[in-house]
Amino acid sequence: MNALVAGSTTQVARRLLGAVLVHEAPDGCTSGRVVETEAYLSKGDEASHSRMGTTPRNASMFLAAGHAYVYRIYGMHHCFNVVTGPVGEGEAVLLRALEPLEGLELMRERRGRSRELDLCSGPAKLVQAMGIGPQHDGAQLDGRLRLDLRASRVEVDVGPRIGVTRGAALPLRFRLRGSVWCSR
DNA sequence: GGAATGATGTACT
DNA sequence: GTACATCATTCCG
Repeated sequence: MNALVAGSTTQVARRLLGAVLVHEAPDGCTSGRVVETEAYLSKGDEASHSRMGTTPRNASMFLAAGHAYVYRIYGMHHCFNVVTGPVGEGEAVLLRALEPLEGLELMRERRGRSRELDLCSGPAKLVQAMGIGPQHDGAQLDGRLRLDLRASRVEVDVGPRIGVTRGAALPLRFRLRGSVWCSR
């Protein structure tokens, strides 16, 4: 985990591609390979939640690297981030899509009727499929919810982030080249 | 205090 | 492609 979140936030966003997110939840185990990420920075990034400094909502985004930042969006969904950088920095990597590996049936249950390709192809979808929730905000990612580093190198595509109105031009979105499991 | 907005997903035309 | 659910936070007066 430490090796996974070392270095700059954009480095981590790239390195997380191919890593495996595992959740041993009370109702079962699920896992998925990370295929799409976005970096959110602390300086010069108008799209980042940390741009206003610490608030009750984004407090966990300022924890040490390797913690989770889970926030509610649009009043009804949640998104999951891996905090990066030193304590107090306020940078994180948003997980936007996974390739489902284990617990496909459980994911389908949690997601309701959903095509396999739609189980984890979006930030709020993967949160629901993996059984992640507000209870994981601020959790350290080394227990029942954790990330395993990939073995081999992968090819990465870079582009602008999705859904942001500010800082939309910055090339801070990263995808596994050729993956069919990405969002949009 | 009130209005607008948002790192989205789903359903419907 | 467009409409809308739904609410905490943000921004303005």
